Amino acid sequence: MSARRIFSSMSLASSSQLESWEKSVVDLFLNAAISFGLPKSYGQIYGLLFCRDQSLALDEVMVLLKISKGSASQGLRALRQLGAISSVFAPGDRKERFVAEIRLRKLVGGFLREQADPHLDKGLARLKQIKILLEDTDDKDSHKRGVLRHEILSGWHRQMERLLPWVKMIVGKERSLPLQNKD
Amino acid sequence: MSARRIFSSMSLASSSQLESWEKSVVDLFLNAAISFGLPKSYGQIYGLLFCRDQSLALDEVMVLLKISKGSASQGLRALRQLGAISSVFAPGDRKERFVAEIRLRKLVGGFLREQADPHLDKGLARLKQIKILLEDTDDKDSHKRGVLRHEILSGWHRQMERLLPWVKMIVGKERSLPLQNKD
DNA sequence: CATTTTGTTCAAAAAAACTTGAACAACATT
DNA sequence: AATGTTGTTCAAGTTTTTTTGAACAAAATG
Repeated sequence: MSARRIFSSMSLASSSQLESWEKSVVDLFLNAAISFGLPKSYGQIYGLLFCRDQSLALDEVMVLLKISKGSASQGLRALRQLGAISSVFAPGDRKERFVAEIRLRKLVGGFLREQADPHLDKGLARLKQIKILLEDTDDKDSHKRGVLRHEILSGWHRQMERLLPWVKMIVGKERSLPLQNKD
Repeated sequence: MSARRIFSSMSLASSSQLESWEKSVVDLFLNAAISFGLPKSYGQIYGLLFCRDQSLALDEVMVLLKISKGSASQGLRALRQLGAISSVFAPGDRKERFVAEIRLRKLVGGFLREQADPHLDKGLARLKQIKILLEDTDDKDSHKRGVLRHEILSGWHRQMERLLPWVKMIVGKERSLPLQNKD
């Protein structure tokens, strides 16, 4: 049973309209994207793929969500970079097709890897910079104050580094979900 | 070199200039604010208070950071709402003065309470809406697909709710830090 | 090759977010 | 009451981010 992408029973799978519940899911992810500091379109694209059993290509995403080619292209690339979607190559088709990653552990892991980890690294660099500036601080009280602040920040940094593995671990404990993909 | 400051003996606490290390800390928090999805000015204000032993009033924050009265007012209010700063009333002074909360547990707790919890609540409402829309979905395949997606999202929601208490708990395990705030 | 298909890039337009500052409210002081 | 101080509000201005769409590149097709 391979890609029978024929209009199976006139389902809306290939129509250019979203089901009402799909619109609602897309909107949910749109809002989620905003609250994660990502562009709305990323959320919409992920939400659409999340709804579908079948993979979708760039032009289908474009039409279904009524967004521009540029947005679709950039969004799909960024989402793949985050590990939130993956591309799949249908044999004999030149289009690249995409499916959503639905394992929460993978989603969270990718997000932390791409967003949190870089920030922690930058933070470490900034701490070093502060330490250097403190060496040029002549005023005794100011210097003491600065050293204390540097210590506090270093402690916070360690705490956050300690936290991340736990987050990945706790979120990873998924109960066996009724798996998708042609049940 | 050229490190010797002309006004080295004059405590800069009440000067209208930040020490170079303080500028760096303020900048660190500016960037942190951005990566948490908060306005830059919030980060600057918190960073400034974080640096100081003495409490500061709105007009001092304004002058030291060179930001407008409006920004300072809104920023201080939002930060207090987040539990990131608290106000302190000097006896016989009409100005409200502020100090930074430096316990990471409190900071994270406040952020989660004000940002994460509301999102989880909204998410639950959206899930209900999706469920309602699914009842109006006649197409058999689409309905089945939608029900599965609803179940997955519900699972994610539960996972996130499970995670939050752990985050607060793990971050709470701070070593005793040498703190002050003589005010 | 010329053409079609597929996807990327990026400058300009649009949208969203943030900041400013003047008007205003609340309240203490003279 | 009139004045001075402190802080809030919000419309308008500024900055930043996101989206668009046309030009471009790459690769398959005829």
